[in-house]
Amino acid sequence: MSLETPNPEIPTKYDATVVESAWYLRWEQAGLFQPSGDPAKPVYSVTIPPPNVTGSLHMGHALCYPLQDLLGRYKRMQGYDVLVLPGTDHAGIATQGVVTKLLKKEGSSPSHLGREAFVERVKEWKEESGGTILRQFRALGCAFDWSRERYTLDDHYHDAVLKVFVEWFERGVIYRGLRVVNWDPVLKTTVSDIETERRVTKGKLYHVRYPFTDGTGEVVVATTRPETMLADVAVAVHPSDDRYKGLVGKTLTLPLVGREIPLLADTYPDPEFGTGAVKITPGHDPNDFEVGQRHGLEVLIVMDDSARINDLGGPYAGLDRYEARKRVVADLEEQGFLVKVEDHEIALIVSERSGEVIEPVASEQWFAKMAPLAGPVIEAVESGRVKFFPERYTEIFLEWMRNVRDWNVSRQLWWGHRVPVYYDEQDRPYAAMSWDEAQQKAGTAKIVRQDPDVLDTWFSSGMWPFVTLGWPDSTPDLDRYYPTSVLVTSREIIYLWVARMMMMGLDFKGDIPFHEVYIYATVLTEDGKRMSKSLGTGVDPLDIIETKGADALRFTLFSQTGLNQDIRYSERRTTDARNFCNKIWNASRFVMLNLEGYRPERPEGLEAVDRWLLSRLAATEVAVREGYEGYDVQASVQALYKFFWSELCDWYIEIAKSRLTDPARRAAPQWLLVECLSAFLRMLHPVMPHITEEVYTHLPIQDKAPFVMASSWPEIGGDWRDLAVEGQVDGWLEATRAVRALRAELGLDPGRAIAEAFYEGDLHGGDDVVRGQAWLERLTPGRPDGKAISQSVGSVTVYLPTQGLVDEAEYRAKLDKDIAARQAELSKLQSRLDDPVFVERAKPEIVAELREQVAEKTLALSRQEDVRSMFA
RNA sequence: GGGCGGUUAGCUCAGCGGUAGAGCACUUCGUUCACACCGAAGGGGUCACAGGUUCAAAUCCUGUACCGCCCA
Repeated sequence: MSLETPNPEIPTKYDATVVESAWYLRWEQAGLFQPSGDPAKPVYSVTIPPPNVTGSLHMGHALCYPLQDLLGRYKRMQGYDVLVLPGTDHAGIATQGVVTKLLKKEGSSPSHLGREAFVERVKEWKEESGGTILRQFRALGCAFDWSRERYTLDDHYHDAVLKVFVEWFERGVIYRGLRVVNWDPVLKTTVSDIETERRVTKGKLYHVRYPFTDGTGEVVVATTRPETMLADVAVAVHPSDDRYKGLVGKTLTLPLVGREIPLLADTYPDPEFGTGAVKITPGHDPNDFEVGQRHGLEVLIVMDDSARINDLGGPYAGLDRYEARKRVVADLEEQGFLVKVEDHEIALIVSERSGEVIEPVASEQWFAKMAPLAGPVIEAVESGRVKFFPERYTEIFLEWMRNVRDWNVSRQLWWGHRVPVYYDEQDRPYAAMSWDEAQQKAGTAKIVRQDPDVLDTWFSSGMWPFVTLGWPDSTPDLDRYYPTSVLVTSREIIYLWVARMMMMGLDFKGDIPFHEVYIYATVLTEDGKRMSKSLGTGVDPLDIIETKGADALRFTLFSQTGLNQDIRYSERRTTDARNFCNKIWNASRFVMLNLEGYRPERPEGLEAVDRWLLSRLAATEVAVREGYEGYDVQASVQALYKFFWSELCDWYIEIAKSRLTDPARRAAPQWLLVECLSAFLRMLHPVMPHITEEVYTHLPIQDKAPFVMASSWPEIGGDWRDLAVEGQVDGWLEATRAVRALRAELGLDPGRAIAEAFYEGDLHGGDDVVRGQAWLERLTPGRPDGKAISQSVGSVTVYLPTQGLVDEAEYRAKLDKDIAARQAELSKLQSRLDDPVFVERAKPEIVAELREQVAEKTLALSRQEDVRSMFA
């Protein structure tokens, strides 16, 4: 598309879809995505959170990754050596799930293939279909350094993961332990908390009688999951609960099962809830597990890996958990143990991956001890070495970190980094980089097998900031770009991921992985709900890009992004953004068409409106920069929008039009327009990289960079900000609006020239501007002779002769109403001034301002009363 | 249950101690030679509610209600 040709066949509409794709290739070919490595420059680096290799773009990505791109582009223009390093995560569960589904369609299954063949199959799949999302980032205009792209299963990465594991194992950070984990009975693996969701559902609360073995009575417990009673090992009550005074220590007989279990005291039961007595099932409930640990209770597990009752369940063996519940309840009732059943809301924990209800189950897992690792993380955050944006996440993070629990790092999957623990014939474990190394460590004992589990995906992604830069090797990248500048991520993985990156970074690199953490907003649907693929309420970013352009999408999301917690996405706003692109395109076209005789040197003798525009540009630059620096992007976007559309287009260009057609007077507005457009494009570039690049190409500035992307941030003259000239010109604009409003009142549209308007007060040299912008032939100081309508702004009052166009009776009524309202307003202001306490305590400038206002309004009112007398 | 956000014009949101703002939508007018994906003018708000602090509160404090998120 070309801007200069005044050819009427060139469309006046900007077509983003034609323009955008070309620029990405040009940037890439120019090598702009790689850092310069220039040692003279300060470093800005980001190792972007790797999306799942199976992933495809959703709205959250469309915000998160362009945000990092925005920061990179901004810092590059600020003179930094910028590295933005992309990559993908192998995403254990997600990827295994995708391929498992694929196999199912083919009538096969992972177990049918066997581990080795299955892993091969996943690799094949990844080669063919994986990483789509990285290509989609290009469509969004993300300037990432593809030459440094990483994958969490790269050979180098794999070695690093093993090294970390082995070292932690040897230091005793990693240990084997029994814990209650989230078991997904469909995928047959542990899932992390983040991969589950809570769903509040209607359920039942069953009250069950547990008799004392000696026949002296009973305790009634309430449970929502009666089938787990098969694995009960105790009943607990709060030590302060008077109802059970003297009973603690007695033995109960478990109904249906007949096992003898103790009644014990623990602070876990809530005396307020139900009977205050809680059945304790350490094998199937995390809280009960902890109670069990405290009291040295046995852990019984009554279900198999499909959540069916196992042999321990005696007559219920083989039933799935829901069938077992029905049978248990029926039997309890039949045998007189069931007291009552109530409706009860229960929070089900559901696996996000399979949709199945999670079965909490105690299981042997590999754990990482958090206590020794958490300390340095807490210190780093408390001391402010790592800062959170928005700041409120600091305390939330610290609170979690101070109570952090040990981390279950093993997963019962085949896809991922296999736990590098090898066992000898005695089942003694050795952690090693390889089977051979394990054999060496085992000495004369013979290594017979490797642990079948793989590591939690977060285990490997936790080392992303330093492994991507080369660790454990000592590389120039690692020296130069670590610690990174910022981590941009979403709030649900603050704990699972941010915390882990910090622990690993501090532990293995001895330094924080990033200086700042920015938690971006969640993109919701128009009515404030979470976007959901299954409900079909998600919006596909690619659809938006195809119809309205990546710039419009970026602008839409950025215009709502700051330190807020969520964003409602609306297609309508994208239309606004597209319209803004069109405005930029057309205003730029106008500038290009009016540059005949343009000279790049700053001309002498700028007029007030010129200095006004420079001042507004200077103010805008500050606002934009502060917004970018403080992660308040919406503030930057708002400042840019207002400057361009309102100040540059609506006012400056309109005012400059007459000078632009006059060869003797056009130098200043030409220079101003080019200067401001250039600065505007550069400041907007991080938000809308494509259109700014397209327009910049056509700018006739000297010594310009080959790309906006490679240009530098606008330099604003120290004397550009000029509050006096802003006040002066703002007064003209207000007077102009006042005259226009009077015209509209008389039904005089802009096309109909009217001869003359009048004004009282001082326009400070703005007569020509007001006359021109209010489409007048003459603007005369003083008051008109005949009937006129009026409006006041500040101490200026403008008059427009009625020309018989106004219904006098109606206007009289309007004036009376107006005058009454103004009198009321004035007396309200006056009464504040009459209050001695206000005058004494309020800041002097506030009082002075109020006095001035009263003076102005008094003057305006008296002039309006004069007008009123004409209509008597 | 604990913590954190939100509640401002019909909609989406700024403002966060000095007399309520933007964009969209709406009404009226307009094909003035950059743009109708446009321009001009206009209507529209007891800033969720109740207390408190202050000369002054949408803005600070306390509490309540509703919506949402995170952690139990």
